[in-house]
Amino acid sequence: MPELPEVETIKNQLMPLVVGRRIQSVEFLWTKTLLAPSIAEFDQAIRDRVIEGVDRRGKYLILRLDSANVLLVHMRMTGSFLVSNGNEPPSRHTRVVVYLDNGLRMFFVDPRKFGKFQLVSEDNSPLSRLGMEPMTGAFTAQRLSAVMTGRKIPVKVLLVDQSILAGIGNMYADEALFEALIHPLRSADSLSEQEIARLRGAIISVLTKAIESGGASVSNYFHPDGLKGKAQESFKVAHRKGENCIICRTPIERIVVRQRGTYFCPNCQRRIRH
DNA sequence: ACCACAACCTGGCCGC
DNA sequence: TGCGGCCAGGTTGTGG
Repeated sequence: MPELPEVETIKNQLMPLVVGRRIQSVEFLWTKTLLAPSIAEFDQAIRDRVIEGVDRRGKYLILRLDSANVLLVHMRMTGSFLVSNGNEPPSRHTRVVVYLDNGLRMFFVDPRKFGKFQLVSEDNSPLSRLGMEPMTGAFTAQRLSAVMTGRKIPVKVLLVDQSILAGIGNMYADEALFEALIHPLRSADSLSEQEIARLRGAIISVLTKAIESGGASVSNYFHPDGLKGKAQESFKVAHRKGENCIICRTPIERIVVRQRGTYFCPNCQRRIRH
């Protein structure tokens, strides 16, 4: 599922291909992919605009236009981009086609149809509701500690709350908690300062390594160039139920936390602090 | 503040 | 080989 490292990878790959290009038109093959405004208004507002930059905030991909608007794309579970310079027809799960002035087409491919496009003004966008960016200097142990104090929620739930930390999803939350040796059900306000510092370091390290390997490719996800990422190959607990922990050989367990599959090592990640 | 559950969707997997 | 049923999980919304 596209989380921060996957969206970062999409951003990096799209940037050299689309920045400076003028959008000729956008075609929605599944109209519900467009969240706002209406198709007619969107069409009017995006036609002939130049893509001035590609950015990322949390799990949102941001296309900056030569107007007061930005185009936000959220991949949700199965969204991905493919860029084509040929003339082949869109593949079966293509939901949106963006036609650029140099003949390139951007296909938004999304089997489960959860992904969303929206055109918003810069000062009134869902981005303002997002929390800290974990890959910036704003993400300090002190700030992490501040958002955890008084919170009784499981630390795993806090990590995937986009209004607290932007960009971490189910897989990377599990990976970071394993690297920090913290049980996912520990209450957020029970972590010591040392554990919080360790968790911050683990989050940065897990995300950095995933970005370096081009993000993860699970289920139907792939890159704009059609290739797949390799980050999932270095996952230590996520999606590895029953496999032996790389540290202590104990089988990885799977529990459900807030309706989400949660993987951890019951020996290395104790509920009682150690 | 915290939690549960439904909705949005389809492909893949399981058991029979 | 096929068919029904369930699971995967980001986000939003409702209601306890």
